[in-house]
Amino acid sequence: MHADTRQRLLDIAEQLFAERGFYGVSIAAIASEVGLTKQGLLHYFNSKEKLYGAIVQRISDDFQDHQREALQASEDPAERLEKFYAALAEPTETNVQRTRLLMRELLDNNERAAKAENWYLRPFLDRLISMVKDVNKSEKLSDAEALAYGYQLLGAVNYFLISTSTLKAMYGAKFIEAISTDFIKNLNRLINQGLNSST
Amino acid sequence: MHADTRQRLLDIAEQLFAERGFYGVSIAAIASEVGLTKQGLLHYFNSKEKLYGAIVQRISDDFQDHQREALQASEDPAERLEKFYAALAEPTETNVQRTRLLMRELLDNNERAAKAENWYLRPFLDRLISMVKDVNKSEKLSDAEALAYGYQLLGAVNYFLISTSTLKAMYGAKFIEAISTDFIKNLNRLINQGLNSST
DNA sequence: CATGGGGCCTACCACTCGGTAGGGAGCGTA
DNA sequence: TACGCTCCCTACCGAGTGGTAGGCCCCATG
Repeated sequence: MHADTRQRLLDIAEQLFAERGFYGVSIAAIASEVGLTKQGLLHYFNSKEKLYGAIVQRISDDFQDHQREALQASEDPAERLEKFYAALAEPTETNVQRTRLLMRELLDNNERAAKAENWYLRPFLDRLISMVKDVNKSEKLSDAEALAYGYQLLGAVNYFLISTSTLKAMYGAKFIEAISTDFIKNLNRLINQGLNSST
Repeated sequence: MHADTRQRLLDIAEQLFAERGFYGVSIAAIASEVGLTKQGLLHYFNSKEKLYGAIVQRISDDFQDHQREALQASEDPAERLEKFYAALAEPTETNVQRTRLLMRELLDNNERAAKAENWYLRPFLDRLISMVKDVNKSEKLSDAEALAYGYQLLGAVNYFLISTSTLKAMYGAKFIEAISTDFIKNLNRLINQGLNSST
């Protein structure tokens, strides 16, 4: 029971992990933010790792739900891809937060990369490959080419998302807002013309 | 004196910080890797922060040196930009390592983003803006447009660099090598055609 | 009323953290 | 010989870490 306490724990822990990283947050800090003691937290998740794992799992699930929706959003594959990346690039607070967390995961997983549990990204990437290949069927892109292309856009979007706060501090909020719109515009151009004129 | 011990400390600490992050490494671990005790390390750098700061500073310096070299590498601005990004994307071990570390910096600096010390990226980005504007002078890109464009490529390259190890575990080494070449090819295409046909 | 389990607590554990205090070995200089 | 400086050590500290043990309160069920 008390599923809402569980939810609040997940929500707040997600936020803190995204901001400070796995080692940068103590479970006591998370618990106190929710209004519990450390042991209140451990009542719901037996260990720090378990809590963290549940968060990553939730994000990964939501991600794939969103991706499935994108597949049905439009008839035109190019438009589909465009909308998909546009949704990814949306500077929502939760979107930025989760991007940060997954980015940290990617960095930390360097050590435990060989373990199977980290492959939660696999179905996401596989789907991405097929989305890219759908756009340009006549050229019959290889999987590698498709992933290279899709990953480029993925990197551009994700890197920009985690940078905005720092960029704002450097260049001011207005300048960065201007960049944001230019960024999306540019992204769509890359999607459309990048795939139609590859040689 | 004993500048080489200092250097070795910096080298090894850079590696460990890149792999595990600031909070993920203890100064004792760093010291023991070099063959010192914790206090031996503290003899050279008075605190963990100082050590970390020295590392970021060194990377930032090298980065800008490399950027200055790139400016003189060629007469053609497009070729210059191409070479610049190609060098950034080179999957050298130290290159990947430093990209990881700077990426972590970017993530962690979310909290201390307002502080001035983090602006070490500023001159790098400013130079990048002018490099991009040089390529397409006829269109007179605004600073925001130029940065949006340059940052997109920067993100694509950096994100890909920190992903390769995980991708290898997922798809196998051969597949990723194929992607790597496709990636660079694609990148150059983006540089050339992306800037010449913007509307 | 009795029982039991969910929700959360205090108390405590062994351990690690970054950092301080202080000393000793080796060396160059006076 | 005496001094001081660099380099690095052992010993220790207070604070914080993730996690265990055990218990208290409330409420649903018998």
